[in-house]
Amino acid sequence: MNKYTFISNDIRNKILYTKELKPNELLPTETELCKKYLASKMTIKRALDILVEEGLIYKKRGYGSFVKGLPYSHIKSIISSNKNRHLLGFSEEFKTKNITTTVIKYTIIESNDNISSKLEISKGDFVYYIIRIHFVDNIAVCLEKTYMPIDIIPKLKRHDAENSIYSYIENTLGLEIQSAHMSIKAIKSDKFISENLNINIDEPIVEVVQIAFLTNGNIFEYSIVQHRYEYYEFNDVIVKKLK
Amino acid sequence: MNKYTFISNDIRNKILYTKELKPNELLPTETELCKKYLASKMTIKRALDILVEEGLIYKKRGYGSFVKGLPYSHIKSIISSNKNRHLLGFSEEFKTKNITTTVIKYTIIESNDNISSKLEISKGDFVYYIIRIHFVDNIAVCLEKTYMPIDIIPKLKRHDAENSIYSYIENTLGLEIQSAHMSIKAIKSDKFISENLNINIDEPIVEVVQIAFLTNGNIFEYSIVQHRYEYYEFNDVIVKKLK
DNA sequence: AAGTGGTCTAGACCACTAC
DNA sequence: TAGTGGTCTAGACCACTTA
Repeated sequence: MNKYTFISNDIRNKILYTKELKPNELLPTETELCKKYLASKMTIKRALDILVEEGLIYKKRGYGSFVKGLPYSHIKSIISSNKNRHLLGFSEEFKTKNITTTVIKYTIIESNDNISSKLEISKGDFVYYIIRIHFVDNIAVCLEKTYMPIDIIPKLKRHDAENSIYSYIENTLGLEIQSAHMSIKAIKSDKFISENLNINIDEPIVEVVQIAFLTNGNIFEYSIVQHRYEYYEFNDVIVKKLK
Repeated sequence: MNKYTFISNDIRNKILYTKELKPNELLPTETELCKKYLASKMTIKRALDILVEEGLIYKKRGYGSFVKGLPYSHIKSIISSNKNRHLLGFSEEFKTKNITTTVIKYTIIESNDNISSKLEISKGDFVYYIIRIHFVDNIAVCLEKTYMPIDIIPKLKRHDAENSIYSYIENTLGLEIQSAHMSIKAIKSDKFISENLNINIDEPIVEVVQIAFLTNGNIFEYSIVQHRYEYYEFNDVIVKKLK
């Protein structure tokens, strides 16, 4: 493990679990942390900046660094930040619960204009077109449409889609997921969504559209996930950068 | 301006505007960039890492850095990332359009359990309770409830709420906004929302709950913004970190 | 083996805050 | 003025990729 990861983990623990560092408390200075962890200033700064990004601490130049005074409701979103969950796939996201997946469509189609522009492939290139319903504790919480180029994700079977496509990509193919560009908005449930999620037409739906990249730069997935509104929430921390 | 900001701005320009760097193209190596910008490796790395976070480039250790092959629809969300928009307030977010604000409630109340826990103040402490409707091109796009401790934001007037509270805080009070913790979900419009946004009951609404901090560590705002679903979209880029 | 990006250092200097 | 965090450097060494 990196030194800066070790240090930021250690300090995060002291804030969230051992409570050695309390809300609004001043952290040791960077110079003191250098001595304590036998690290250089750059390394300490990097470790602290991770915690700043997570929203756990804040810094005042010329003064020191503080533990944020955070309402408990916002700490829980830090502990299991769902920013990373979007890179894990559905099975990992809810692994403490009883989750199941039903594949209701598993086909290969020619990409149209929309699909090819999203996946950055040529019109007509073949893609998997998969529709799945995800259940948490036997409640249909979301409907997922996935498009993936068959060249990039070869030999995917219906069985893989029933379990975890992400696991197939990372464990079986040995590819690594690098990043995802997502957008979130609300829509009204249409007939297709309503039938599959067992809800009324026009109910609110949170639609998450995602384009996901492998570490080799390939776009491997364009997906549209439609969530029952009672079962989805997105949490984030926004930190203003210095100029 | 920082050197790393200058460098990342320069490279971002070459990707988005001058097209000197094209999608999927290999960037110069960090060593070459060191020479070009007369900078050290750490500074170049930091500049590139900003672009990685923005989702504009990706790196392959042992190989090089590439411009991402991005669908145009996702580039536009990078150009005006709405992550920072959440720290700007409403007036700044839509400054190219005709925006207006109506204050429909402007009071000072004693905080209850919920408000005091969100703002980290004592129950009973006085807070502004403000409700506003924001219009873009004369359409009521969202309803905003704001709670702010009067001790932290003194002497706010109705007039300030009609314009920009953020501007009052930063320009008049000279305080600086540091970060915000937000959550996004969908709800159904109730009677109050429907009357004020001029929509039907049970229409989808995107609800953004935000707790915002000043650079001095104070929580200055707990707000609930309810958006008409056709007029709100949240975009983000998620990048997997190394371990 | 050669070349890439990733980490880490020791130390210089700057910008800012408090007193 | 003293002390804090922010930037930047020059260079060492490591991890990884491609050939």
